[in-house]
Amino acid sequence: MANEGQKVTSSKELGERLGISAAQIRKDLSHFGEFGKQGTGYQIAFLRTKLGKILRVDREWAVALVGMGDIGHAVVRYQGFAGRGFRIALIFDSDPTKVGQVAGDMTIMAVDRMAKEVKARGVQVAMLCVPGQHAQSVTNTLVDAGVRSILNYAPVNLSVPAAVRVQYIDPVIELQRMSYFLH
Amino acid sequence: MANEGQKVTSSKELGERLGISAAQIRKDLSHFGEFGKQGTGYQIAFLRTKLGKILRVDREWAVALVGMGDIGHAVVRYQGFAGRGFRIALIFDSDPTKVGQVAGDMTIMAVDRMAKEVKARGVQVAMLCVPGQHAQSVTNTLVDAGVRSILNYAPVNLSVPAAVRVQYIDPVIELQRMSYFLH
DNA sequence: TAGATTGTTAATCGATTAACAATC
DNA sequence: TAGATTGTTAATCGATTAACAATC
Repeated sequence: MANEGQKVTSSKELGERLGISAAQIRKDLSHFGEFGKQGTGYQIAFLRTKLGKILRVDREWAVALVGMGDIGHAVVRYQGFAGRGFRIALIFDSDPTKVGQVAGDMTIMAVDRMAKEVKARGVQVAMLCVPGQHAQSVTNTLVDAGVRSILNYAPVNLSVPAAVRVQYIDPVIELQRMSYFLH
Repeated sequence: MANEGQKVTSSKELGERLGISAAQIRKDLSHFGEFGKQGTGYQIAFLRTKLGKILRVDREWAVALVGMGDIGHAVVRYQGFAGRGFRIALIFDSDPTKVGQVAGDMTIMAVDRMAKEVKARGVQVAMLCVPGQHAQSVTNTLVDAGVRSILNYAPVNLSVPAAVRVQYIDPVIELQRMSYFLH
């Protein structure tokens, strides 16, 4: 809406755009504060700033990428991170022939240095693009080094402490979600 | 469990493994039929077969892949589809220099042929790896040709008829889901 | 002032859990 | 037969929606 030049919106309009009820919008927003005005609605720029802060997407998070196989390469070359709150700041691989090579504008580092570098930079976010059989041990190292959010491309369930969040990207799971509706 | 050689399980054990209650397991399963026996539990092989049929993952679905950029390449080379119910059967790209090239064991076809080929083969599932600005028009063609499940890698919301399912894979969205928990 | 829309309370709805008769 | 565990009903819990006083 901001990009469309709109200045003010209402719970009604937000609900219609999102396919949920106006009451739900008001309930959810009011959980975090009073962002609107009776009779007027919500100032879009103000609401956006507030929500950005609440969701911690008001800054740029440094991300460590581990594993430079096909997926790792595609992720590095993906243009979608810049401007959406994330920046790949460190890249690691275990293959000595890859270490030292340049990917994007980063140099690939050896995984031996991972714990040290992640700690030194205070990196809290990682993307895991390693083969399934290495995913858990790399995860353990990352968590020990202070990582708290992991985006895992390996088709493996990770076990992590309760304070660490994991999201999974597995195309097969997403396809299976939909197969129930096929015939 | 089947792979571990186990023959029988219970709602209690299933719940513990999945982190949900035994009552929930029984309720959900009973929605589709009576798969267990009092005092004994569930025969794992039988249950697996039944669930496979219910979820339509008891066969192999042909998938059309559209767009052979970085992500398309990584998807084609991904080994995880075989044996999990999906097989890339058709590959399309709009770039004439890519058409005719071989990827995996498939030949890349021109998008002009997409509608015809998808219809002829009765393909119902597609993976969309094209740039955002082309995602909607490619989707329209796919839907017209009979596709009912779309896995979309483009960071764009697709509008489709109610009978068509879409799942989105966008690493930034997944990272943002977790940023609320960072500090 | 009159109309619009918020934030919140109370009512409703749906999902989860507990309990238990049936039965293997 | 005794113990175990299902499928299902009833109770509980939590989430969504409707309603409305407050107020811009």
